[in-house]
Amino acid sequence: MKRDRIEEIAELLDKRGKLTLEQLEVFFPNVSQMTLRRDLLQLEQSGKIIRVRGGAMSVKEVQKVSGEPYTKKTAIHTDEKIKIAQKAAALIDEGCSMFMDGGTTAMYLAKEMPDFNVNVFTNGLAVAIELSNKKNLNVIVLGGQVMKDNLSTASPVAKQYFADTNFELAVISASAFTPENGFSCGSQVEADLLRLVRKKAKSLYMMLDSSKIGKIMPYTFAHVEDIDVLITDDNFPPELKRLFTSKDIVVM
Amino acid sequence: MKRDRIEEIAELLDKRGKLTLEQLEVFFPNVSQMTLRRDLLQLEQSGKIIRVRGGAMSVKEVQKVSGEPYTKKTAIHTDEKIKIAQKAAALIDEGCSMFMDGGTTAMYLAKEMPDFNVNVFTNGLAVAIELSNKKNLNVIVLGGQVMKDNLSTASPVAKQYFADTNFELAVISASAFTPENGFSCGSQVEADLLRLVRKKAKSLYMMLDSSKIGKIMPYTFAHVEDIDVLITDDNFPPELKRLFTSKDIVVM
DNA sequence: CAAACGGTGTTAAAATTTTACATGAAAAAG
DNA sequence: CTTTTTCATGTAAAATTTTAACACCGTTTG
Repeated sequence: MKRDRIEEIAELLDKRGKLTLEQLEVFFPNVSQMTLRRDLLQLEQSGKIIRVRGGAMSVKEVQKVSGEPYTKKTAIHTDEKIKIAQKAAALIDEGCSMFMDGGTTAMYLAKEMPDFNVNVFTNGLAVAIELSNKKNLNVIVLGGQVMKDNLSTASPVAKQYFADTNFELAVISASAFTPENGFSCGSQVEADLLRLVRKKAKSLYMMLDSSKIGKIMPYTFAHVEDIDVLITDDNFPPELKRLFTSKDIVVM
Repeated sequence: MKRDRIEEIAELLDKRGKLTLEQLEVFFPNVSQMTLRRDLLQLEQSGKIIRVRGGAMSVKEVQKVSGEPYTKKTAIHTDEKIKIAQKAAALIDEGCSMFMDGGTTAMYLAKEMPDFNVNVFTNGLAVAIELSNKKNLNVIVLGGQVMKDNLSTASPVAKQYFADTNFELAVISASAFTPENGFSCGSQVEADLLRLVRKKAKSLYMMLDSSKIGKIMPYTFAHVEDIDVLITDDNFPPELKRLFTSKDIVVM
């Protein structure tokens, strides 16, 4: 009765984002407004919703609202990246140990990650926090100086750090790619780290949305033949796809 | 004027998470409540805050609430912790190298930190991100396994990590304190780290709000005589204060 | 100069929320 | 098998908060 109703309210709020008391009264005609108020109060105290004047909204909704202007500024290829992240997430095996970088694509991957027993190494602070939401996932963050622009760590001593850690799989992404210059990024320490990761991982999956193609950044950290799987979107040029598949690299 | 005020409100909200109209009126005594209301309305429309009955809260705060029990703690004793953080921030010298833990009090300190040339080591992910907002401040994050409940890292190899890093000052806080059991916390790896920090730092400042007094947590990482300065709030018991000052420890 | 405008203040009205107390049903105690 | 206690709920008044309406004033603009 009470429990159920509260759960129902939480679900409704999750779906609709925001509800007024009036709307809630329509959904629950057999209880008084006061009861609904008390329910909302309880939900608020348990941190699932926040009450606003006139009703309440789900925390998720608030996150959405805040996320929108953010992504407008920085990432315009959101949809592609989410799709790429979903493809990548589907490739992760339970129980494995993997590395993930700290870039924006990795951020999407973090959100799409299945919540099962995996060890994830990352140099991304935001990625690490996002991954912390997953109950069964073990997150290990690489230490080092924090780069303020992308909230990831870089440390020249990463090599030591990796000395006795192991991961089979690395899922990373690049800021730029051309067949001649390979996969490149804008930071030297980051490139150093990724090169290290490349050597350390048995399999290397590269996430690359097609907007990165044809661009060149200062530091190359991998070439075509270094990777095992290329995860990209539908706009990936067919001739490039042929280049990769001709070297036995799976493009998906 | 208007622009400035609105920005200031946004900043305040960012720091304190939530503010009531009453509190805002104290901060802006020269404008009417109605004006502040209108400001909040504007901020809401731009997606930076959401208005709740009695005032408003920053979206960041809401996002945190959704996170974990982590911020359930932050909600309580907010004012005391902010004051303590402000006192601590005032003690930081430009150009120094320091350690900060990853707890909730440290989070407030991160927000209050002056934006000048300092090197800050921390094991707190949220703290590190917060500190990244400061242009002139250098943040170094300790690597390790991420503890999901408080978003800080812990690593048994921290000792290696510290091998060739130095800091004069450590500003940390404890989850519990009694004169007999000293300063304690709930995690063994965290205690290990803090013990290490204590040895490594020339000066140790302890932030302790009075709600922690009389509590005991499983792992003691420092005793009364280990610290140099105790930063606390007005409710700190006088007899304890005498205990500290009798050992030449500054209580403020 | 006068009109228009943006920002602000004041007050009353409207809406919402809280509080306090009452009810009845179910659970616990005797 | 009563009696008490507890709990969820309802009701209505009180308190609080928000909105709306209008007035004011310094600036800008035609």
